[in-house]
Amino acid sequence: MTENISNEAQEKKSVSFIEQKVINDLAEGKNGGRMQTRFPPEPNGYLHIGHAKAIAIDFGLAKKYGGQCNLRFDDTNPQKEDTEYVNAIEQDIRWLGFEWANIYYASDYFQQLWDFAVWLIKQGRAYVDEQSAEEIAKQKGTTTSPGTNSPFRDRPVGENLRLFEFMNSGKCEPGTLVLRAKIDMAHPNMLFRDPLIYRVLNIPHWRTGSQWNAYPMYDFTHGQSDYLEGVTHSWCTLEFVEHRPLYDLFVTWMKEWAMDIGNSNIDNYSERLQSSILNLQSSTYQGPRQTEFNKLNLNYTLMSKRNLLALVKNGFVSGWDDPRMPTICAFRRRGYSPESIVNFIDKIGYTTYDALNDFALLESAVRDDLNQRATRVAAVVNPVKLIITNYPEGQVEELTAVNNPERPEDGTHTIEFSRELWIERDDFQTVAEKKFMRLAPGKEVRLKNAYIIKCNEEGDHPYDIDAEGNVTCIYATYDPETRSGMPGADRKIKGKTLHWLSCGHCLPAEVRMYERLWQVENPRDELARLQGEGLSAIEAMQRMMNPDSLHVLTNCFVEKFVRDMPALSYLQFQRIGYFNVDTDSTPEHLVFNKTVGLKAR
RNA sequence: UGGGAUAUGGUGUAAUGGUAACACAACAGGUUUUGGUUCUGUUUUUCCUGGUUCGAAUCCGGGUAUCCCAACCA
Repeated sequence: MTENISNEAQEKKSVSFIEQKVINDLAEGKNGGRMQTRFPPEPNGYLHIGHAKAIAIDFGLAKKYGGQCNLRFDDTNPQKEDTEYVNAIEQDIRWLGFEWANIYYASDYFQQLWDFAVWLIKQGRAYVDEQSAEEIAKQKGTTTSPGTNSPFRDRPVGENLRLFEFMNSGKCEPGTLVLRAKIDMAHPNMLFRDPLIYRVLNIPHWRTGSQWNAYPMYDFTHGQSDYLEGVTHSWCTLEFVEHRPLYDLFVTWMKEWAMDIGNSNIDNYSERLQSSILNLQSSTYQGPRQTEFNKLNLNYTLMSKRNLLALVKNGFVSGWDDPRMPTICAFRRRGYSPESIVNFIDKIGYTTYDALNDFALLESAVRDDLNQRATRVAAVVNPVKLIITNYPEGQVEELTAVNNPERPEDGTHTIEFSRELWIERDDFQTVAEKKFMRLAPGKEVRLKNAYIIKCNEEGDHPYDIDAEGNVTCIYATYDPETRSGMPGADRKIKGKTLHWLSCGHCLPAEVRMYERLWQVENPRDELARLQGEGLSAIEAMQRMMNPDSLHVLTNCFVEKFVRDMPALSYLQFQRIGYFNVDTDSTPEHLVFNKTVGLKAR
């Protein structure tokens, strides 16, 4: 089976270095030919498109190679985490089209991690430090100079055990005691300079309540959690490269611990964790291997959760799902399909280069997908009246409009035509520019699905203007022989085909047009630069922000056909762009979001 | 005054010592009742420098540039 899969994969033109490793590992029969991954978000914010890149590989490769992928919430910091985020994360993963085998929590392992830490203390490999954060930082040294040992580094084991117990008692003041691993204060890798592995937080945890007061830190949790779960491939982003040796060290120590305790002293563990411990002792499971890939960085986009939270908290956007945000829920609300996001991720690939991807590639992916699935309708977002002077007053015709020319099986719908119409203001010029092929005095155009019309000649009252010189009404005549479907409709004309709506047969609508939130191409670097100049994050963000990122058009019209379409329906407003029904929309007050414009418009 | 990582058209990504290619972007043209789609074509590439080799994007030496690391965050 393994062989078939790897052959199949190798037939493809190329796979990422990550996938190649999987293929090799399976071919070598590592971990008994078993493959397991995990997606480990911290529930302290909403998922963004960068997470989609991790999701696509964690879930995608597990599925492709017959492995399992679990969702594990990395919930070791109760002061930042909340159950609100847990639900949103689960929803977003499912929306993207992925499903986990199990849901786990790092907090599931608090007891095992505690027991392991106690064992390390007994081994003389961990100690309680009672210095302040400032003192500890000072002793850490710098990237170019070694650190110095804490005066508490050689505290006797008994005292360490007593103090560690006290850290968890609820009586210990946060910040006064920490547990540190005893490694090497002169190590060139700063993470090895006696890293803090437990700190005190007297905050109830959203899952474990007030059971714990001493909480393990990331480096003391992540690798061990992977190990306890039986993960074989632990993928993460590039900033964790220097954590890998520490990850490996703790995993190695944990294996020693598991071998040392044997199958005694684990009776009070859950059944799953008892068998986890036994799994660590087996020779089949070689343990997890961490591999890092480049995180998604998009131009004109700020990705970090911290800053996204700041945008929401300061009211710069309407919420996590404001369609200008790079969050999954925002892309969903804006009309992106999950397929388009996954296709985009697939196109940019996984490497170890710190890339800045072009947002245009994402837009190309969404246009490509929506071209296949969006229902075509007419919408006039900037209306001006057009009167067909030779069309009988009171007459109404029902014409046929194709729902999607890319998919004839989607059928057609009807659209009413009458003497008074709305067309786009942009589609008329009083004096046509050189390459303008739309309506102007004396010019002919075709009205989509309807007739060829001709604007009145100059001198024959082609349009009205108001006091400011704005066109208020355009006058034209139609050629009755040219209705779509008639032989006369084949007549070739110079003008383009315009979309339109019958004034008496359309609905008012609100249309929200979005532009990029950031004016600078690389907000991540620019933010760092401005903060380096002494600006606060908020000030820096205000300076980088595009003041015109949202235009709400309230004077728009759409076909009646869309009135009862459910929220998030994919639409194309013909000749304008892809739009969707906003979650705020009701049949009485229709609201649409611009997903992305048509190319070259 | 350290350690770790990276460098291929404008942007990404492939080529695993043997013809530098694909997508996006840009430009030109054909088709088109969406200035969309589609089709055809064009422009633009191996950071620098030495070496090994019949042959180097790939291997080696020396530079240069960029990113990450001194949170009781993950």
